[in-house]
Amino acid sequence: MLDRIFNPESFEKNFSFEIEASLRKPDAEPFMVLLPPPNVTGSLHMGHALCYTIQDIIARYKRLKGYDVLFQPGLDHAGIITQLLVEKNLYENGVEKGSLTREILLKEIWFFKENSGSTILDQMKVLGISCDFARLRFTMDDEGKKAITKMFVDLFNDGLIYRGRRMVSWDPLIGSAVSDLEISEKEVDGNLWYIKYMLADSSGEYITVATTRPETLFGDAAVAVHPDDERYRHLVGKEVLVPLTDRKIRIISDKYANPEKGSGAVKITPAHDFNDYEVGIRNRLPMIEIMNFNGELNENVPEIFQFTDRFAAREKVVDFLNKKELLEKVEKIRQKIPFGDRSDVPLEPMITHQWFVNAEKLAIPAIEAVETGKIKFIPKHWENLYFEWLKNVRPWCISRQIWWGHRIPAWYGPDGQIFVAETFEGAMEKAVGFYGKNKVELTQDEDVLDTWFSSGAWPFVVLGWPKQTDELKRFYSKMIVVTGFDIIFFWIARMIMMGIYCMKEVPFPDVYIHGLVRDDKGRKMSKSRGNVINPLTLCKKYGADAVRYTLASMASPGRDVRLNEQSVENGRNFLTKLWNVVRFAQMNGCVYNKEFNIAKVNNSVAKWIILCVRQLIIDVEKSMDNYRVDEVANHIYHCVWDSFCDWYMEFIKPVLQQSALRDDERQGYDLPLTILKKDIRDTTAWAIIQFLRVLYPICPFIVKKLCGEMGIINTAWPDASAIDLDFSEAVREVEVLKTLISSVRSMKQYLNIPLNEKINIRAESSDKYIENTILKHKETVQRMAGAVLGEISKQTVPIVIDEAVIHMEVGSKINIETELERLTKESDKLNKTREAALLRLANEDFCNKATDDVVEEHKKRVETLGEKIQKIDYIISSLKVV
RNA sequence: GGGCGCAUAGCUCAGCGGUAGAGCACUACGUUGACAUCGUAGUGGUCGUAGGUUCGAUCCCUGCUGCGCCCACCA
Repeated sequence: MLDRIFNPESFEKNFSFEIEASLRKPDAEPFMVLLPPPNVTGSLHMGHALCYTIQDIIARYKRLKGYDVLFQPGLDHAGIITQLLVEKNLYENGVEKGSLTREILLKEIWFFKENSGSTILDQMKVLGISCDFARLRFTMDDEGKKAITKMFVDLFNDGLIYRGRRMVSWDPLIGSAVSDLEISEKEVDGNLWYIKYMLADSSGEYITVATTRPETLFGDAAVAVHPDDERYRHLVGKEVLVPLTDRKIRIISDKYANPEKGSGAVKITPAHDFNDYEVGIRNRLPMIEIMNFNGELNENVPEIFQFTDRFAAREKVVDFLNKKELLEKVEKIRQKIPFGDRSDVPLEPMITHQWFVNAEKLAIPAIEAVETGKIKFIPKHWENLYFEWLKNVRPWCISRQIWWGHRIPAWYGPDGQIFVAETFEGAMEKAVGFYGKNKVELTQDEDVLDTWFSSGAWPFVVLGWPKQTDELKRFYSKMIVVTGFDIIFFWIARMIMMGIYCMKEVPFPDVYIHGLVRDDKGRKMSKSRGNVINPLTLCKKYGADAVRYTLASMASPGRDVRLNEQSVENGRNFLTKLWNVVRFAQMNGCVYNKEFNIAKVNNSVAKWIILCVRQLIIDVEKSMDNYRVDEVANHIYHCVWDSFCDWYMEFIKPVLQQSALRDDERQGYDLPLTILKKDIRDTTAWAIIQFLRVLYPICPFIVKKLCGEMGIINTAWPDASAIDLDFSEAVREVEVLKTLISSVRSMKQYLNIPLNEKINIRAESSDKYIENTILKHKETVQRMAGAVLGEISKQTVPIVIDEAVIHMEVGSKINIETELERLTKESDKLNKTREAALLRLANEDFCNKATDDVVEEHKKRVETLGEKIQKIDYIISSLKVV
């Protein structure tokens, strides 16, 4: 016997899903779920929990439906984050900065990976995520390395990867280029300095230039004014002196200068600003680099400023300008500055040698794949974001100046000649051929590849590419990927581009984009705000199933999830309810009976619940096929709680719980008690088992536990088509009964009659079927509504239910006047609805243009409304007599 | 500046060309054999606003307002 209270801790840890996750079904249709590999440094947060739960539900559903499901787990090496983390640990443990070599650091990171890399995997298991952990892959494992290297070489040979000297966003703290996508703008307080640039002709005339970055003036190559700007037209072509140096630069005319901003004249620093870079190229200006890669000014600035950090230099420059009276004024402004996501320091535009992917070219088929519907986003509007980005995609800088990552397979000859090959030997061969010598000194490129470069190849690398494995053929392009919108650019777009390039085929037909998990006030969860909810804490407190169920029920596509503990508690309450359903079954001897045949059930209530279950299965399948896990959770909730617990169980209690029924109590049932009891027991067990089966994808732990209690092991998916039985009579009967009981209860409540106080009622209907139904179930009516069928003598109130008029004996409780008022109101309301429907039917356009179904429906409605109104009017008139 | 999303009950959200829905909260009553992590009943909404399309609009279209997000720019 189960405990009264459901304690997830007592059984969750007993279940592992590794066997079913690793089970292959070679003859079944393949289906793959591609888990977005978490960072090797990661630990499970609410966002993961949502993302993985949705995937796990899909994977488990597909497994039950008979697919050969491959749920592929992995870990991402996460270049910069991991390196920073391990470096920080080392420094905190006394390692001196600068003493780290590439070899030592890599060794330390591998050590870290081997020891802490499984944290998140263990946490996933707590949540019940059923990936095939035996197939765990790491983006930097040996096969991965080979594959990524090959992909790089292929792209290079096709001219889609090239090396170039370009301006990139540089992170001075990390000492690496960073992706355009890994930049966040922050609004900070800043100044706008108005600086006098004296004309070189010693006339004493000057032009005022406004800048937020005075320290970059050493890199100035020109001052630009707008061609149409009258104020400065006479100065164009003249030379000015760069303040604090003797260098002369020209005043040029370029439409980049905006007369509205600052002074209308802008200093052009081509080597340290993206816009100025363009202006510089357009006007053939020199690119004067004044900064080192660590953010200090270099030897191209006056000695006194050399090797000063950029921010210290700024103050120093302003100070000097002030002293030389070259500063006209200072304005306080709020400005937005790009910060590196990883290091949280302001980034610096720098001209550097980098490797680039020709993303424009790869984007063309990637755009087409979504446009033609080969790939669908769910919800669809995310496709807009995808298009917007890909159609304006810029060259993708894939080199990073760090050590942890896939090293770029390029070697340089003594003269800087590049040799790209999958191995050193391959490069050497090329070099030997190139130089015509036997031996050449080759040095490998120091840089590593952007983490997302390897992530883009994940869908086929995990399947064994470049080897043409059976799995690759079987599962590639048969997968679903579930992820947050924030990595559509980073990951989804790259997987599609790389997939089409390497495999000549899209990797997946469906991309499910889920929302963000926020706190109950709609704020992002963040450590600094202190509103982070830890999924593992919730799992411990409420059970993994409750967390999964809650997330599923809230995962409406395209919407963020506002989570609070209360909602998890509600989820847990539902599972407690289910738990007690099984407890009830146990107490009444309802266990799985494989001989049971639902078609042979001969009891209305049992037939009714069988059809409820059938409808549930149909609804769940439909929702599941649209990935609407929220709907699935709700369907199950309502069927179990509303239909099964609140009605069915109450109906059947006397059959199961009384050792014998008197003859007069037995009238409602068509069979001798022993058979009836067996039928009900079997039906009850059967229905519960179906509930458990459809709930399994969402709540695997408790379902396994309860299946065991119900006497079954396998959790096959139920087949709705096997329940295609004509039980419509029974359904009608039970619906009448339900309506009657509700109506009586409602009326008693309205009249302040306690529910358990017995009252007399008399059914009176033109429809004998209704009367008979009520008569047949009078015991149930009495028990559940406290209403005794019989002759009534005292003051009565007629109530109308859908099909019948019932008279209730209510003694003196009723106030005729208020009752009349209420009924008149109701009658008016119904009349209005009826008139509206009548008007429509009288409208020719409606009859012509509406579909036949709709017209029929309206006719029926008018009819039913008419009947109801008649009944109410009858009641009103009989009340008036009283 | 360009784009996207959202607006439905007190709160969180489903829904949808033809009766306005759920959970929570609230109110009243109840509860000793599945379950107080409970039961029964009830209160509560001109579906943001103004137009348009339609026989009919919460739903489709347009404008507006408010909120959120993305991209670009910012001397």
